[in-house]
Amino acid sequence: MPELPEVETVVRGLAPVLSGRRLASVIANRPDLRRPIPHDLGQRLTGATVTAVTRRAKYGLIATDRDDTLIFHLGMSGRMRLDPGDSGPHDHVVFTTNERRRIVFTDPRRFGLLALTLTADLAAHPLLAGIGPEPLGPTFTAAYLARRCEGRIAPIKALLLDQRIVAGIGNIYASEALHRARLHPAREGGTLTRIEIAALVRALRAVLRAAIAAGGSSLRDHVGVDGVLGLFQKSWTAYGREGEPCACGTAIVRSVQSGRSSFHCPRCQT
DNA sequence: CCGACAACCTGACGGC
DNA sequence: TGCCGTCAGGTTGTCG
Repeated sequence: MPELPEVETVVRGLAPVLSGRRLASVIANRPDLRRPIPHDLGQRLTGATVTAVTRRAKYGLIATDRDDTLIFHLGMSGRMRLDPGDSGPHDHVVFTTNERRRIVFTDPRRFGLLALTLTADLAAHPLLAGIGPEPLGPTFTAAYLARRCEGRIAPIKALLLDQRIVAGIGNIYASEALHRARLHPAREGGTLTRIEIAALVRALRAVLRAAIAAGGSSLRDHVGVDGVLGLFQKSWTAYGREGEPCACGTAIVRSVQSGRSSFHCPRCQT
């Protein structure tokens, strides 16, 4: 469940439970996810007080007063569950606070990851160092995106999915933003006009903001740490709507680009 | 630089 | 009911 709006929803759910609280225990139930879970995870985090819970791209960041930052990524199926009433075979890491709140990292497919770094080294961490600007931040401008698209023959959808160009966009919101901006997902990046780029930047921001306000999108999993489903999938205008009508009445078409489903309106998007 | 593809894993779903 | 193929929100590496 994890593109930028879903991770933002998780971070906002975790912050009030973790910020200013001491971690009473941090227990990993298995040694690895997509990569090894840091062997000193429990040792470095237990007893530490959380100073901030934030997000960069699709990564959640939990900083402590011991100058460590825990980096987490939810992969495809990862969730952070708050005080879950049940447990299962995919509950990989359990955090318990001094207030006895339990946060369980659950991830059936194990495409997620946990990493630890000194907070001072966070920006230089290999997972984060090459990542592009936040799409809701001040440096993600039409001028910037135009420069990154210049001369590129790759499809614009592929460029949007490239985390080095812009952070946090995934398959759903790439399709949604392109639909909103009336741009065909297969358009070569370098052929976009300045007007089109500006529309795309506005569309990305609008879609992401609306999705965050709705608590993200839920396919089959819960999004919020409290188990509350995100609602934004009800607002999808293109993604997952093959054969259903666009606002213009034309049926949405599904295609495959670089091995991933793409959805667009053949009439509106050019 | 480019795109296609496979790999990493499990689960859900539709068709037969 | 069960088996099988297909698909899924991501990332990373290889190959041509």
